[in-house]
Amino acid sequence: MSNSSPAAPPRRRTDTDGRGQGVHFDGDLRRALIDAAVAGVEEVGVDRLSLRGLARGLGVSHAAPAHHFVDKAGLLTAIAAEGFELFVTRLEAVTADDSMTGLGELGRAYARFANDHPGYFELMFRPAILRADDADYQRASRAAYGALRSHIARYQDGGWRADQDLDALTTAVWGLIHGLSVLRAGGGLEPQHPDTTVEDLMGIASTLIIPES
Amino acid sequence: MSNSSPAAPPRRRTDTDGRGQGVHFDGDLRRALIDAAVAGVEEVGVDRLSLRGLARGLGVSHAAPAHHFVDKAGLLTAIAAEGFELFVTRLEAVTADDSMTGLGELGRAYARFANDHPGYFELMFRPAILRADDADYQRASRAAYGALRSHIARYQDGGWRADQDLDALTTAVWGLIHGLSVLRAGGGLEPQHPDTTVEDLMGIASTLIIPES
DNA sequence: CGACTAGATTGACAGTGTCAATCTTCACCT
DNA sequence: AGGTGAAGATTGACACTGTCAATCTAGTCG
Repeated sequence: MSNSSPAAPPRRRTDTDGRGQGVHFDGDLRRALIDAAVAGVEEVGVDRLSLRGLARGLGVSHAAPAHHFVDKAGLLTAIAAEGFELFVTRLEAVTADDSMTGLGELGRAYARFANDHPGYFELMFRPAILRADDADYQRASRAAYGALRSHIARYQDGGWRADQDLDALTTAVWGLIHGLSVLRAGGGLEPQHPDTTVEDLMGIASTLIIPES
Repeated sequence: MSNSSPAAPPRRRTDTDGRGQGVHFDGDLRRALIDAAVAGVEEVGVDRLSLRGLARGLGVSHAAPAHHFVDKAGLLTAIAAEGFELFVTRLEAVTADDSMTGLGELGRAYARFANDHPGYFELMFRPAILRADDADYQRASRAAYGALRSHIARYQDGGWRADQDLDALTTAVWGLIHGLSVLRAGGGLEPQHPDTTVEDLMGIASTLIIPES
């Protein structure tokens, strides 16, 4: 029996309805899924995010996502990797133009990223729910580490903590910066100071870490 | 028809079988659930933890937990609160006996807690999956903040950063310490240095924060 | 023009959290 | 004493999730 539905026949993926009520995706489902997922994470958190819900919102079947990312973990991993790429770009923007910006500026950039892209940020540092051995993810996260490391190396060349092991120093600085961002971004704690911005904290932190800055 | 089962009739909760293959709980289901959940989180992570699985392991029905903790979130919140209490105890043990221990020692205690009780630690700082407005949780987490704060206050009395706002300073120090612990505990990153212990990092960090320590 | 493949669909399955209704046990009170 | 009531546990159902297998649909390339 020929399809005689009076309205527009399927012609999937063109989204002819003018309702515009949603995310109508444009042919690149993979892209659309990532974007929707990031938005979803920002709104309700990873835990309440559902693949089926994503598919539903995009108007595709519940099994469609599996074809691009095998798993839910696959999708999250792809996002995390992309997040690290964005992250490196940001970091390099700060460290490149002026050859000797302070660590404080770096920290602020870090915090700003966490603030601007909470969805990406939340995923990037949760290997437990990721495919941590994924090639892209590893490459991207290593690149981020490398960016931080090389910046600190330059700093070290300037005489700061020159005697310390570079990797240990990098990890320490990373951790210090990271904690502030996490605590703030995730609402982790600080019950008393809800009005202090991360940037404020980062300012204090940078004077803690580098007194002469 | 009278119950004529040949084996021991139910007599629930006495666990007569000698199999001993498990967690046989002793009458205080609430306690048993918390302990099992903490162990579960340490083994497979929060995300893969299931209430039903917990109940199964304890030999009770799948709806039993709901009677003690309304929710899954309720259970996790109870654990987080208990975690903060343990945490405060630890912190105070370090800060009390010797009236002027360094911040480095405090940081090490923090990291040691994260290392010794990864299950508790993972839950304590994830308000997104908790009932963040729970009274016990709030009280406990505030107490932890207070402990840290009062220790830093004493430090400040000694002249260190005396001009800085105490709450901002506390939050900053907390964040700095926290980041190192998280990054290490959760395997967050540091792809290059898997053999550096948190204590090492904390040592470096403390010299970063307080040069003269 | 036909074969092949990437991409999407439908349908099923085992698990999960949560809710309502029921049953059991034991402490307490008149 | 005996009956009442509540706390704690049980069963059963529901909607929902992630994943898997089998099928269908287009478009590409030989």
